[in-house]
Amino acid sequence: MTDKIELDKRKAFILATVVYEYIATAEPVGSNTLTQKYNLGVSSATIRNEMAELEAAGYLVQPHTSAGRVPSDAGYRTYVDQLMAPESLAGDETRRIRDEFREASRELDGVIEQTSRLLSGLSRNVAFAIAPARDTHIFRHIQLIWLGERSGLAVIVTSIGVASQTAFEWTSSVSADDLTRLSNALNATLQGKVMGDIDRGMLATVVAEQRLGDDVRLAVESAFTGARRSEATALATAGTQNLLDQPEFHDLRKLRSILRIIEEQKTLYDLIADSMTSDSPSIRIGHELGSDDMAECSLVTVPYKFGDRGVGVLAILGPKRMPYGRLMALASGTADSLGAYLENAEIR
Amino acid sequence: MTDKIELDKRKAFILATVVYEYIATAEPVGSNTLTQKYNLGVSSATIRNEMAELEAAGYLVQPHTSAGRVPSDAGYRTYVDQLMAPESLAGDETRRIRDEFREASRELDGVIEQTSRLLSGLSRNVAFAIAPARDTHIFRHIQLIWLGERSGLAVIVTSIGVASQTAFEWTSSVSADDLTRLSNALNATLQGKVMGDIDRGMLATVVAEQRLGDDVRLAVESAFTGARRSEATALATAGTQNLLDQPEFHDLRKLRSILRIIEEQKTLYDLIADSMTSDSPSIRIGHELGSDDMAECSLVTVPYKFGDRGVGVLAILGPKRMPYGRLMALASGTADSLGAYLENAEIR
DNA sequence: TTTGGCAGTCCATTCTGCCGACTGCTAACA
DNA sequence: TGTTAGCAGTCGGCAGAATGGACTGCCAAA
Repeated sequence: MTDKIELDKRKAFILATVVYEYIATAEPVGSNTLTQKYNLGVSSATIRNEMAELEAAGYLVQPHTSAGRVPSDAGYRTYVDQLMAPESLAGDETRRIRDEFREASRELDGVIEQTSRLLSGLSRNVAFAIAPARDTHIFRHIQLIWLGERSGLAVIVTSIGVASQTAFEWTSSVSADDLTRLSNALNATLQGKVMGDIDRGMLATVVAEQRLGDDVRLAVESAFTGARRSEATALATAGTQNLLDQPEFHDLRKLRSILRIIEEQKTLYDLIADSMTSDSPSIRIGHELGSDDMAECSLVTVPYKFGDRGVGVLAILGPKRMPYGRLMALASGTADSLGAYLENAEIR
Repeated sequence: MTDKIELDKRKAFILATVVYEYIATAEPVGSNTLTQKYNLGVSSATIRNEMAELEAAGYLVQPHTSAGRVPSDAGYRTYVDQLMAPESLAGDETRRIRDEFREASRELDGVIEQTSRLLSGLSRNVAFAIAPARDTHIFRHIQLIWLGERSGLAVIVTSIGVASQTAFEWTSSVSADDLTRLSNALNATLQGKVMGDIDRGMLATVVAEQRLGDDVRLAVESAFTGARRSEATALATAGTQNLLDQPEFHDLRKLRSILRIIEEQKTLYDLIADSMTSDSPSIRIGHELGSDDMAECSLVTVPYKFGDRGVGVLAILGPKRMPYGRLMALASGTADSLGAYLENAEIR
């Protein structure tokens, strides 16, 4: 049925135009619309023939007889991969994004949230941001704080200023001095290491050198585990209400299932975090997202980095009928600015 | 027009029943429904007369001629204040709530988020939670951490374990030893004080005693300001998609404006935070929320406390047609459990 | 004061017919 | 062989009419 064919120039242009027009109008595109709005040099009958072939090849679908054509997932895919003209941002948009970060919050979480809001505002879609994976940060400092006979708090500072705290308790008696000594020893040993490279062995060695017990060792270990894992599933989300502007979500059932997915976070987090490892922008369209509930959606993900480590991801979720080029440009621009901001804010 | 009248027993019963029935069915309630479903001992004609009077008195409204009656804001208000039977939770519900906190996260933010999710799940509405105001925590410890020639980090631990961090910089040279001395001095002076009572004067005195400069003083001040104010607008939200189940929000315009308000947070935060000061549960109905956009909503807010300080708030937002008694019971039960959990988790 | 009955109002739903937008097909044409 | 005009056919969407149902208010009688 869907015999893949090589697209000749005219078919390619027609497909691109159908996608473009459908993105703009949300209405199925007919042969007449095409000939009237775009200068094709042939009559609508010819277009009809071409469109029929494009449909047979699986690039277009008809919602019903006597309706215009709508791109299929494959149609969008071809458009995105081969036909779409890459877009770049206008100068003042780039500037606006950059300015936004000029007055950004000092806290990492704050910046990440602000970024998702910025991106949702610019894109008029739902936007997400994931903070840099902590594994990639560089260890700067640990401070073990003595709070009482049996309890303490560990604060770990990394290059990106995230100070993660873990409260812990121990059974044997430990003094404030013990903790200070241990803190100093750990700092000396671990200075400049990447968080992901710090393993139990190192920690155990230092604790042993200071002649401290197993309970202290466990506490230190859990502090580092906590610092690396904590909020692993935190996904900053913004612009949910933008969904309502899209005609494809006027259907309450669809809207509900999308909202549920957004609120659950887990599914989306996994989809978005994919790009953290793949390390390059990606666009996933409709069923490529792996769930019928998201069959109407596309997801643009763009990783950002700073230095050559510290990778997080920005993402935009919207209807398949989204302006891919522009959203890609927006996400990339924002990713660049965020990366630059973080690099600048890094603790050296 | 709306001449307030004393409600005799029968009118009160009719009003209560109309509200109850409307909450259950979301359909305007007619005199026949009442006589058939509830044992009133009089005929529908009598009910009609009574309902006409209730309408004249402003407790009921008719969406249109030849429709049944719907409670007005005043009708709901009277129902809530005088007619509603207070509800309590079934034993296993109480237990379920309590169990939820048994395996709660150790981090305050995590617990607050989890609480909002729990409450939205139980109430099948949108739920919110505000963390305890930091002003009311008790100071436990401050640690000034030397990170480099010109930069440091302040970590403040309070009774509730929130360790807030503030990065700062200074111009004159300060040593790690200076910071340790200052930390010790601050700890000695401030031990056991309520965060809200710690003022600049105290801090300045300690800094001066340690013969440290103005830049250090400013850093310490900002650390305390940060610890008290930080995330002042953090409102944990859950269950937004529950709105879609309510017929009153099937209208896209209404839905959009509510979603916008929820996402903005500010308006809602202010409304909910009201209860932080008033210190008692409250129900606000329709226009009492002060905005036309929320005219269809009611907001139940219940403060929680632990010890005799540390007050935060839980809230449930839903259509005016919400089961007030039950939601109140749920929110109170959850508030109790949360308070108990926090009291237990407190750092002494 | 209560009741049954009746006339009247209004909404929601369904149905109908019509219009418009499209397609596919065919036959003619370059 | 590719292109075009024209035509018949299909289908969705919309407006208007008709129907049914759920109420109310009022009146006169109990």
